[in-house]
Amino acid sequence: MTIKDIARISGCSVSTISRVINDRPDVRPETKEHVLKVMREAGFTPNTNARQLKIQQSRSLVFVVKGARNLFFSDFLVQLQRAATLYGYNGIVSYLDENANEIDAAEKILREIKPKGIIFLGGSVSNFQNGFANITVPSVLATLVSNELNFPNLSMVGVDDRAAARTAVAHLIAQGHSKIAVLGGPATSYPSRMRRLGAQDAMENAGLTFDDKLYGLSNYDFESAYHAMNSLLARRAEFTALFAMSDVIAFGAIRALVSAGCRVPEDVSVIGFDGITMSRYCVPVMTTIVQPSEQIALQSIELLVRQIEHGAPAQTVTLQPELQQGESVCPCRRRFESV
Amino acid sequence: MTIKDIARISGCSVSTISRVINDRPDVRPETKEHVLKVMREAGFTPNTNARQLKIQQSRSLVFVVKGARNLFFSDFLVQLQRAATLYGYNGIVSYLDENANEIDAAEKILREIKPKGIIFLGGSVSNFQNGFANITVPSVLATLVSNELNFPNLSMVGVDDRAAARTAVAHLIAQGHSKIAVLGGPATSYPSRMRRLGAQDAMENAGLTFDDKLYGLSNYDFESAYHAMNSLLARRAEFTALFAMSDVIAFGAIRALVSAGCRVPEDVSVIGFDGITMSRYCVPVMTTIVQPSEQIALQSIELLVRQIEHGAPAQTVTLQPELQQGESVCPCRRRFESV
DNA sequence: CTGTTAGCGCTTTCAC
DNA sequence: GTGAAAGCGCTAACAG
Repeated sequence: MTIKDIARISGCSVSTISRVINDRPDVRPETKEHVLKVMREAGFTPNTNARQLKIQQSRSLVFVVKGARNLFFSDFLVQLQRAATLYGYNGIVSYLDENANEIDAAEKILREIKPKGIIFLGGSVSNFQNGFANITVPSVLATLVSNELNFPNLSMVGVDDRAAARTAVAHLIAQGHSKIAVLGGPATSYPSRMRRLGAQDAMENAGLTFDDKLYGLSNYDFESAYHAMNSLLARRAEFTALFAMSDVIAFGAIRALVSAGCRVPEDVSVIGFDGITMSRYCVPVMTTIVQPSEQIALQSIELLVRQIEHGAPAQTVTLQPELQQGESVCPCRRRFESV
Repeated sequence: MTIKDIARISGCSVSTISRVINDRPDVRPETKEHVLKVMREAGFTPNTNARQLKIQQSRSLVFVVKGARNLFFSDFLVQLQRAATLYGYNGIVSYLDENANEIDAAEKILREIKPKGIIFLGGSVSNFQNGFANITVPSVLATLVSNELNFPNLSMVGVDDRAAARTAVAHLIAQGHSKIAVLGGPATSYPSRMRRLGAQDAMENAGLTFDDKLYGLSNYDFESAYHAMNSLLARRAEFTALFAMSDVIAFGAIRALVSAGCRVPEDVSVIGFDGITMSRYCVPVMTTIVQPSEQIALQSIELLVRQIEHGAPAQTVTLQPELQQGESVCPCRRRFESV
């Protein structure tokens, strides 16, 4: 079933059919109506390949996800898909390993799929600095805002990681905690670095010093967090509170704490980051910094579409996270001899 | 940059280039080498649209996911993606609403993307009975095995839901529980129906009767489970154990139980289903029936590829689930006056 | 082994 | 308003 068949059946030419398909104004309403009817009855769908071969571009957006095990991204992807559909685009997800190069991957995708735009979920600032200049399609870096990145076709949407982390740690300090462990990614990860700086800010503001020995390196998955916390415990690190750079990390860490006989929050208070659905249903309910994922998704798509359709310039949008007061943080009850 | 340019630069014809691209044997090794070099230097990638327009099919598989909020599927998708890549296919994910018709969606996708095969994650048996006959591409229904479905191009891979549920409930009974609540989907959902029957089997084998009042209707997401358990509690249902038809449901239910002042497992034992990553890191560690998701993913792709490339007939593969002994089940300590 | 050539289904000038 | 016809980049006979 091709456009030719429809032309034959409806008694007009292929160009007319094409015009109807593309909703061009220069077709007589009755003709259009008739053609539409024939198409419907024949169950005809235009061949995407032929169309794209001709016009040299698709109606799709690609979502490049770095870190498939990160539950926050799973939650987020669903929202992105929905928003894309809303704007008449179809989203294609490309999962990348946590340590893959997202720019290389994007270049490959660009050649193969020719999407109209790309949304990166997470990514490494240095990879962008090194290679993004070669990418010319409208793009959005979601859940990450960095002033070290400045490309005319790269919008950024996310929360201010540093400020958010500051809020998180300040909350712990307000509860009387002064020995605060932090679990998160390496300095090469921009959000991790910012969140760490934010934690540091909060401590310094309170006259405390950030103790490197209380920093545990973890990927954004359960298992890694579990091990990171175990290492911290094995080192006999002393702390009454934990700032985890994601809910998933917090969750894995809590498991390790409980296994070691620590109660949460009685012995160790824990604050997470992200506000994934699970954080509201776990025991104890997670005290966490909630990223407005729905807004981030919507904004990302909106900016992208505006860049694509109206050539709008790239923008940076910083959204406000919110503190979710759960049950995993309580006032500090313990004092250590040594300061 | 097209195949023609490469032909010009390398000094041979387009067909030779095409042969090289498709790794055909009838090209002189030196020629091939040379062409490959030219392609590399020119940074050439074949145009997928042109190729697919010509050969009338793609090298992609579509994964139709019904129930985007089901964490089990998120875990599973990553594995599917990996397996697909392993076989040289690229997987495209299509998220569907929990109550969408997956067959209609598949037909649309088929026309638009022309994938070589489809893998359905979850689905409704009756939808398949009504409409799958129209679908002729190789397909696999993953995580669901039903003898009510018999199509020459539809393989099924999953666990025996009924037997698995029987194991789960038998485990509770072995711990002395006799008042067992069950949380799961409606009878229209095949896995839910089978799991319910399995639960019933186990009870009857033990001389107990399945109490409909102890059945709570829930979707496969946290929120729904939370509410379902609350309804059960509001009705003052008496039970010492819960069989949840998924870990996500178990998780949401536990949250509701704890909020109501019940301890898990001391007051209520809980057994889940699926064995998602989270189940191993939560507190208490979930006692659950682990579906071998990696195997299911691999088998699904393997069967599909075999159907696609060798015209192999559809097969039904039943894999063995495993009981993960966690901490959410303990011996029954409570007796009720009334029997 | 390699080259020539006719389309795949669609869009888009350019005529009418 | 509508139609005829020239490709988009590639594959696959077919011919050599």
